[in-house]
Amino acid sequence: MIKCVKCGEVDGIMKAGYVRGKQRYLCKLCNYYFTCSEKDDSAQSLLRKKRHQTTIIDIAKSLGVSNSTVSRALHGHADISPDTRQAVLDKATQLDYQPNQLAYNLVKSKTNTIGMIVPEFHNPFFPNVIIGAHDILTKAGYNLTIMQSNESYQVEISNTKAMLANRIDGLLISLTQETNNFDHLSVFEKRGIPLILFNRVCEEIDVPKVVVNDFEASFLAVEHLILNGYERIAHLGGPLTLQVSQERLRGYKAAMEKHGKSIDDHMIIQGMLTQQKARIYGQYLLDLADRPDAVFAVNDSSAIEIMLIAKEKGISIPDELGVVGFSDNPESAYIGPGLTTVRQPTLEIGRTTAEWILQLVDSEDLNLHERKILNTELIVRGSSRRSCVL
Amino acid sequence: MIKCVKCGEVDGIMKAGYVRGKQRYLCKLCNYYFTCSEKDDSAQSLLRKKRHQTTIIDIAKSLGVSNSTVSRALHGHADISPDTRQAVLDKATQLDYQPNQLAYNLVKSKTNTIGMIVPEFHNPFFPNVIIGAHDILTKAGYNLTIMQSNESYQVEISNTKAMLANRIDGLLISLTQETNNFDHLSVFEKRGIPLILFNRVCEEIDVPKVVVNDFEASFLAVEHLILNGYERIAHLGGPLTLQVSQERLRGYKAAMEKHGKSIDDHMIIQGMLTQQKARIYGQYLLDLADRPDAVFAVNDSSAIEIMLIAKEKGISIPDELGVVGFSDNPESAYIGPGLTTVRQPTLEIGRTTAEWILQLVDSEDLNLHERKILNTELIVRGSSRRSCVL
DNA sequence: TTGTATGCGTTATCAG
DNA sequence: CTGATAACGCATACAA
Repeated sequence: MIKCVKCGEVDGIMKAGYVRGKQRYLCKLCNYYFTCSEKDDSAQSLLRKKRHQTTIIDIAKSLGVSNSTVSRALHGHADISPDTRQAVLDKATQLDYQPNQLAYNLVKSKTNTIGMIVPEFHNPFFPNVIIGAHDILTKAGYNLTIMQSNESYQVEISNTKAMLANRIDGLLISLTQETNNFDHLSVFEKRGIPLILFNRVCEEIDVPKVVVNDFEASFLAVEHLILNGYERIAHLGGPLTLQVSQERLRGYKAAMEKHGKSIDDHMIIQGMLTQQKARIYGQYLLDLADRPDAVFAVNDSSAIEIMLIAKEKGISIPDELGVVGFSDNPESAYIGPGLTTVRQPTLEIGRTTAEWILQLVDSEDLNLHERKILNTELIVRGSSRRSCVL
Repeated sequence: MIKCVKCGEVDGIMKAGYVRGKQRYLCKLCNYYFTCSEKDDSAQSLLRKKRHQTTIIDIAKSLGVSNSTVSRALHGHADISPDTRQAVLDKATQLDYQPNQLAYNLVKSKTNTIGMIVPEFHNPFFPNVIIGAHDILTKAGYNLTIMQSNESYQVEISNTKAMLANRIDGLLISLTQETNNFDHLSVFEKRGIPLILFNRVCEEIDVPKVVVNDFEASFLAVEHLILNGYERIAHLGGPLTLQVSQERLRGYKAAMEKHGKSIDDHMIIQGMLTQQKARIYGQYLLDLADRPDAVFAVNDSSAIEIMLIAKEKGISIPDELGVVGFSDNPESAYIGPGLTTVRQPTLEIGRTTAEWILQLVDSEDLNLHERKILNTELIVRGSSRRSCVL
């Protein structure tokens, strides 16, 4: 089809990239490069004509000053004559100038953006943390970019890469249940990008951490059950890869031991509690010959699943079965007879992480904080309050 | 001090900026630029060395090739010798190269980021929409930046400005209840940045919109109450500045009229339904002499507040009072005797808006869509199911 | 007080 | 297949 414009041959022609949207060819015979300028010029050029945005240079030109003058005027720098500044400002609004944050960021190598990676979005926990962090960051003039790892280590890695590529100024992260290698996080340390772990933390990496008193909370929750006369308390725990799960298990065991209750292994089930799993585990527990008379679940959705199963089986709550959850989801207040649960200070978690990251971003003092342990609150409702006992 | 490296003169030398951390000079006499590589390299370079990130140039240098070659190799462009490419790739991982998205974006004037502005974060509605949109966008290689207007017109304006400044490729927005001027949105049209409204939409601006069948849903909800034998049905509506509120009110009225029920103005209350307001309005309604025997509320939290008030007053649900809400919050399934409500396809709303914005971003065809009306589902629970009637 | 010249890290263009 | 070099839009050190 294509003939060499030099030697006229058609055999040795091969494609050689693009030039200005046009196909470029190389004639192997005479070793000559050329482009084929036929057709489709209209559509192409129309596409390329991307609306020009007003830049600092446009203002400078139309005012007959230099772009640095415009830049200074725009930023309220000192040493600018009031007249010039006013002129610039007027022109800017007149031309509807919008600063290009991208270019600014490139120059300053700073984005005024904090990143946040959360493992899931299904429980209200993380959205609430976001509300808290968002509040603080917005007031400080920072943006918040949120990503979701979806409980996948691989996705978490790609998220952190994206965060890195986008040059966020700091990262707030809650790990997935799969994460047991932390190289993707140490990169941030090497780069000098502040990093804070919250909720799903690990010990392998030395950065500030914000958590709640999981151990104590669980201890008190289980003790509460014991004080209400429950004897055989089962524990429906999260995956032991998570520190929160370990802590809550530890709290459970400590309370049981303190009160001289035996800890039966078959009364403890750990795992990722999807609704399906919660149902399976719950069925198993409630079908046991030595059925537990109480269950301490690691989250509210599982606790509620337990309650539903109990209702189906005609097991009365709280008389025949006590239930305690964790997190105080909205529905827990309403399900009959009310689910006793541990309320987490979600907003405060968000606010604290945000405040800390701001300090780190501004001060470069990376050793500022160690670990903040926020307090939870046991919300006692009907599911654990036995009328008959003390 | 400084001699021109070319003509040897010292008089015409003047500073001329920096090159890679070294002072650059210009000899006015022979018009020759050169850099002086002497002294103070330590302090200066240390300061500038602000944790230098590996760049494309570092790779090029250490490999003795040009940066364009590196760029091409990195992007898998054609016309690269396999050896070169492999060398570049190896070097890149060896030096732990992370592309600078900022610079990329600046050149391409494209950020691969979609912005989303939502009015609130307290109900699960918007978080769920986010889940849906996030899913689609992530798979398409886009980031999602979320901002929250907090029901404030002013904040919404500043949010849109920030989005503009950050050069997002497209915007998904749900308006605040205060928004009645739309200049901040038409800016996006002028700039050629795709924009999609969802849930909280308006007619003043001609862009694609994604909503649910509010009118029909409300109509069916109220008709459902009527068919269950309720006579005096009150409506607790949202602020009439919102189109959703208007539509739901319209649906309510249409159903009432169709079934020959009188529409009493004092049975209709519109406003921003904070929990406090919901309680005040609810008290008012249930204290009326001609107390309504059913309430159709514009959201679940208000409906639940009504149910709580009724319980306090000893009004039995559903026999003495029927209640229907909107949105199917998690707690609605659990509050006794279950709240009848309209389930919204939140994930699908998110997915649809995301898919549309991707099409707009890619195709430049801004007239692609008009308005998508997604279907809701009436979830009938105990709060409206009178045993005595048909 | 203002202008000049440079760099930030990439991609695209053009030339071999 | 590869290398120079010009954008991209802005901030800033220095010179004037």
